[in-house]
Amino acid sequence: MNESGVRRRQAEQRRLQFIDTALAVFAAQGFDGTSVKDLAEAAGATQGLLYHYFPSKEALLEAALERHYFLPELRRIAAPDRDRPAAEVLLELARGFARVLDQHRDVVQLMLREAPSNSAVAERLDRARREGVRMVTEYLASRVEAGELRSHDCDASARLLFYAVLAAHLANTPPEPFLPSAVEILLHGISA
Amino acid sequence: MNESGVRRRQAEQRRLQFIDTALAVFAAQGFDGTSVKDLAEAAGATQGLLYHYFPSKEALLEAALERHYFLPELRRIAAPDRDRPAAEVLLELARGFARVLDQHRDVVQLMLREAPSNSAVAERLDRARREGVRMVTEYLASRVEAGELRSHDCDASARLLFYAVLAAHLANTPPEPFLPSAVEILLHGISA
Amino acid sequence: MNESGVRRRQAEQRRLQFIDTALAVFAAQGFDGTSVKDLAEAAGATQGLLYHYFPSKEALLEAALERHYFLPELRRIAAPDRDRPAAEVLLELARGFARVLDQHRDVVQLMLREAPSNSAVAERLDRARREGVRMVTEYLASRVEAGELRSHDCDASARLLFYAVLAAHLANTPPEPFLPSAVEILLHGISA
Amino acid sequence: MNESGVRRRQAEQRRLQFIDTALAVFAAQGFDGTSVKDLAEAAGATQGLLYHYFPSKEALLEAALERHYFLPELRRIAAPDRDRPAAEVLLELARGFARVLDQHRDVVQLMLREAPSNSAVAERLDRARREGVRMVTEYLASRVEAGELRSHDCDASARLLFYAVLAAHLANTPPEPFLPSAVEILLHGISA
DNA sequence: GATGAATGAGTGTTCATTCAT
DNA sequence: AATGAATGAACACTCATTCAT
Repeated sequence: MNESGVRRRQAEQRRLQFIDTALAVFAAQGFDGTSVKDLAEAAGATQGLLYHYFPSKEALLEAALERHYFLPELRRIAAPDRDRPAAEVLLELARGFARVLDQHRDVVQLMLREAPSNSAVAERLDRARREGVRMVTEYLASRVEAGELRSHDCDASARLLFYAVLAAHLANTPPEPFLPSAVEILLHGISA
Repeated sequence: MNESGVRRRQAEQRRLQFIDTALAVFAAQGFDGTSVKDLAEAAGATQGLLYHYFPSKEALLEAALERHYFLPELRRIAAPDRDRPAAEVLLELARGFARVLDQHRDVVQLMLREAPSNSAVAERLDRARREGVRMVTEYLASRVEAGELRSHDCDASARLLFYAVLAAHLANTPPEPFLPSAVEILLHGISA
Repeated sequence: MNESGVRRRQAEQRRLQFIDTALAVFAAQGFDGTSVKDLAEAAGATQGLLYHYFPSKEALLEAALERHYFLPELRRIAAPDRDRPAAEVLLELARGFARVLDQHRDVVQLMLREAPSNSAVAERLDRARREGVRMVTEYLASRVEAGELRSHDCDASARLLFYAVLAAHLANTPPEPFLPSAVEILLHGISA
Repeated sequence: MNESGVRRRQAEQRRLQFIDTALAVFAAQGFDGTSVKDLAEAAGATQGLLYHYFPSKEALLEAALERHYFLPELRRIAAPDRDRPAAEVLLELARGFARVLDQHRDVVQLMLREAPSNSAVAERLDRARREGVRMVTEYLASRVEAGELRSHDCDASARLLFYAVLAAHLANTPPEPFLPSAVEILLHGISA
């Protein structure tokens, strides 16, 4: 009655292999541009087996998005110590964002591609964006209160930073020397 | 004959109708998510007729991208009079970019979606981005020379502006009050 | 704009060919035992063309049942002149039923097969049965009133007749000499 | 060992559970309309286990038909004491047939559905029919000899009785008051 | 005895495209 | 210019069956 642990572990690894290869293929070809045959071949398995693990192509997409979701990582990075000066923190923040995006290049690309025709994806993407911006905004506001930064529209400066990193990622702009320069300009623009 | 002229005009209008409805459908559903049946129905025509005007689905995509390409408009906007002060020009630039993106929402979305799997699209997109950034960079450099702006990495400030507008567009962030605030911060950061 | 009549007629003939060959195959193999490939091959066409004419396999089944429905014929036969004596009429009725069943052997078989899993079919079948029995019942009642037959449960005698023909058909019992004998017994059983 | 006896009994019960649930599912959905998954789920087991007990889906069908075959019961009912009068016996016979069909509703339905595409089933069905008719025919013939019934085509009267019960069953006609009325008419028609 | 991973052929259906009319 | 019949390959998904554990 009790399945041997080995089998279960192997099965779980299969599942993950399906998910991980699917993510790469989906990112490269788009959801609709990817056939189940593509997905099975990429995972080195048969189509039938794919359906043993996932009820549909759509479910495999969702599993991939779930498994590679990066919001927690983004949260960790976007919550710096409010007592440390922006002059020190902002570049770290920018580089941290850039690193997360880079490490999750495939999910990011996939989400951006599918958002217009998949509202669940669109919502996830939006949440990540809003939360990232909000956390940076709050940090900047606390630095204004601390007297390090001048009083200004912190939401705008947060967006400037966040959007610059995001768009640079999309444009494949290398982070150096862009990020340090951008942060320098931004800091100059909002320092007290 | 006059008759043939009428016909030719009608035919051209059909072509344009195919192109324009195709653009909307492609943007909403993606190239691979759109069937020729979808395209024909959206244009109120039969599939056979579509193939009378375009040799393939791919060709219709290209025609749509061609007809709605916005690089010329972008160029006009990104080339301000170099003698006018940045304090006056930058907000105009930002709003101009935003307006172009907004007026060409469908092509923009389509290009961003298809770029990862269509290198021709990717190249067009890249060219627009590079050219836009370059022109702003050159304008800013001329303002540095004119003594209005401090000496700094103009490529970085140009990108900050351009990327902020682009990402705000993607995120559906309304341009007001974001753009004025962002420009104010940027200007503050690079003024002499 | 106006399609040539020839084309439309050819198309209609194709449709009918699909329907008629489908009926035969469905009757022989059952709905679930028949693949769309079977249906296309039987009609000498491709699967794609089948879907040009019918939206689904199910729709083809319905079209076949619709086109070969035999209720009208059954009605014509089951409504004899109420003034003619049963001694003359009953055998005609039995043979008429048998002939209709025989001429519509495939639909009958198909309906009987699919009725348990297709309620639309079950209802049609039931209607035919009820209507056939009712009409014979009414005729017999009028012969009772006319004094030719004794007073008895006419619904039962109508069913005896109808069911005997139906079951004989199903059992592939040849109508001769069964039907004349059966009618003779029945008549003897209900004569005044 | 006792242990092995227990196991064997449990195994046999599993087998029977597979068979009995399969019969119900097959009857409702038809052989081709039923997947092995359906069968396993209906039995509360896995597909693999089903194949431990039966070599194929087909074999499970055969086992079900075997186990629920009703010919022996039919024989018992169709062989009344030849010395008892038809006036007493015929209604018993009719009700007995009806009861057997009712108690074996699923097999009957299944056999009727599958007969056209499964000749083994068709033969079984035919045998039951022929044997039932033959036995009634012989009984009736003996009652003719005994002088209770008039000389007539006993095969026809036997069929009338048998087919009426069968068709009434198929049509879901309730046996009362149909059967008594039908038997009364029949008796009247063949009495000496 | 029982599980469920794995297969490969098959399912009904849709696809982009061609072509006679 | 326009139709829609026709094709054949591809699509997402299910099938009956096998087999290692």
